[in-house]
Amino acid sequence: MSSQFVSNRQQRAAIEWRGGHALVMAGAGTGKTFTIIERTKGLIAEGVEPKRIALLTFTRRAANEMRSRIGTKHEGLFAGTFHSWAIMQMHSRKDLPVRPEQWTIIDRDDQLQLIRRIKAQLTPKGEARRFPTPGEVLNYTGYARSTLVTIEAYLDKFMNLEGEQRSFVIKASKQYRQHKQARRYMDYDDILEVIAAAMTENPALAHSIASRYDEVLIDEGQDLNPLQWRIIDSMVPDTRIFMVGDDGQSIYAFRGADFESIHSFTKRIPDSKVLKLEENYRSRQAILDLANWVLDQSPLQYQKRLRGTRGRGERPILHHFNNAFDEADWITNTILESHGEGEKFSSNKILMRTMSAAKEIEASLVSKNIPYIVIGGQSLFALAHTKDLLAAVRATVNPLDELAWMRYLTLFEGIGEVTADRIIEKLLKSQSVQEAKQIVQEALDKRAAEVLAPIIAISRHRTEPGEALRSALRAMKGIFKHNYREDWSKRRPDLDLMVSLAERRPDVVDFIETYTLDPIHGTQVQGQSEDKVTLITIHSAKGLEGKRVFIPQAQYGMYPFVRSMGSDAEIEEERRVLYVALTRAQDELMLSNGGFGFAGFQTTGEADFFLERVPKKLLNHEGQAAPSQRGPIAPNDLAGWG
DNA sequence: AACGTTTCCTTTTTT
DNA sequence: AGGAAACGTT
Ligand SMILES: Nc1ncnc2c1ncn2[C@@H]1O[C@H](COP(=O)(O)OP(=O)(O)OP(=O)(O)O)[C@@H](O)[C@H]1O
Ligand SMILES: [Mg+2]
Repeated sequence: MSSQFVSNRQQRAAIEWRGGHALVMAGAGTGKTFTIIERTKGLIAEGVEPKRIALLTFTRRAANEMRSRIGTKHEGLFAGTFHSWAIMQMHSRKDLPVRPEQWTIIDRDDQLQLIRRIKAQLTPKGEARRFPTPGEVLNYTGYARSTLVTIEAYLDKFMNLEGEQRSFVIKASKQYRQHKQARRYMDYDDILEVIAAAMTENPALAHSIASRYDEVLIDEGQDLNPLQWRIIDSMVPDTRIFMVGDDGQSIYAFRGADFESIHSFTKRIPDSKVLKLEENYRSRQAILDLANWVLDQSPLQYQKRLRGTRGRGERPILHHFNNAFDEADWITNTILESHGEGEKFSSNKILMRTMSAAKEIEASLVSKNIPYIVIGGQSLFALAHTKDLLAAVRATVNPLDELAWMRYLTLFEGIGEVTADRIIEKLLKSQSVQEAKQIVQEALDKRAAEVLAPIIAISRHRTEPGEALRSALRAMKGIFKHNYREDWSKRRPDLDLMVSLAERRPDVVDFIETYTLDPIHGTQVQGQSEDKVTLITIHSAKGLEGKRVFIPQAQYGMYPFVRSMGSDAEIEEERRVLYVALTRAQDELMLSNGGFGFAGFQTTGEADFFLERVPKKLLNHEGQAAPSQRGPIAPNDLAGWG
């Protein structure tokens, strides 16, 4: 076993544990992920083949963290998200009911679009506003599926919907399922559902999958929802489950995760043991003191307080500014200053509750030419022009892809919704790309050549996605220039970026799958250098660490977030979000705020800023403005819709 | 049937 | 920023 660190006694017990299933319950920075990595190395050193070990977790970033810590030398070892593991199973096993290359994986935007179209049919014209939004329908549906309950049961338990509103949600939810199926769409939940259902209904299949592993190691176990638990449950008889988790860091209840499930680990999994780690190796004690205080304010009982091993360190600061621009400039100036003194840009992580609130900070990074990478928030493929090009590719590989065809066809002058609908109606009955081309040809006659040119170009280069996109882009240039005549030069680079991303994939289907499962965030990744500042959402930052951590907008309305004040459970989850953010910092923790509050913003309840009454000895206040109260500012200033 | 203009709404967080 | 609804024009 080769680590640069010496494990402590508790870590050794976890690393060397060779009994049954085990759960390591321990706080932030105590080395849970370290234990997973060292265990994996230990098992391999004892002769376990790397391909007989799987490292799973929920978020992509936590999965990347595991992957980079284990390195590349163990060929066959799987380290990734549950979703990517499930997709890999579908690709590699012929006994699963789904061939993923025949399906199009859809993201949240597509899901919403599909439900929008369903809603338009289900509700009388002009009365749409009386009914729940597509976003609500999608959230209810997703939550119900993730927690393995029917939509009816979910609505009865959590929602106060009656009569036509209730029946609308139920109908929309069921039609969503049917529409997906008919269009050969698979959403994120489907990916897990296919595997979970197959394994539960067919024990022989579950055995065949699970017995390929000597051990399945799961990081961030508090984030698992019942759907993911179902996959784990069906593996329990045939492999060893080694899970690590921290109830204080549970921040995915909104998608059905339930940290009680790790409390009841030994009940749920027979012949299992719970282990503990109690020393934090990440952060200075001054940082841990503040984090401990935040969790102490909760009425819920989490496990013990964090005890550090790295000395006291500097007291965290909260710097107050009058506006978001000054705040952003302070952050970027601080980064530049330390860079001048030899510190790397990559030592800095800027943690956001919502990425849409990062506008000023991004602008400031750009203006000072600081290289940075954005993780979380809007995807590159959420932009109108990137969606257009992607629609051409999707329409080509899946003639049943209604949303792609609708978007693609209506790009062309003279083709509106009515014509497109007529064509799509026929396409939905088609069997092949060949047939699809025929249908478009017949429907459009003279205009068909222009519409089909990009489609033909893409289908000609299916195994050279770079070339496929390049030639499609060439054929669509005229439309793009016309449709985006005001700002084409600004949009153009995103499409070139798409082409270069496609270049690295083996075929167009893989291109779509890869970037739907792991989208690029933000449009410009500034600078070519490896050394970059990371601008990241707290949800994505879980499991990660940084020498210096910035937490901007530490103020009323953000922690807890205005939209998550509706219940005690929501507020407690928000408290854990802040706790996760604080515990990312190794040496320096720099909170700040932009002076304004959130008056007028749509809230779901009432709650004070978590640090409103923080003891002075835990946090240094700097700057002129008083600790921010609920101040007067237009709601759109926060959300970035202005 | 298509399209331009205006006005309003929406996504908080991840897969 | 994207998209839909409403309304008027072509
Ligand atoms: N025994 C040790 N000696 C020195 N450093 C250690 C030791 N164990 C862990 N570390 C370091 O402490 C830091 C935190 O460890 P790790 O990320 O594994 O914690 P974690 O429990 O997974 O945290 P989180 O809950 O945030 O995911 C890492 O930089 C790791 O390398
Ligand atoms: Mg970890």
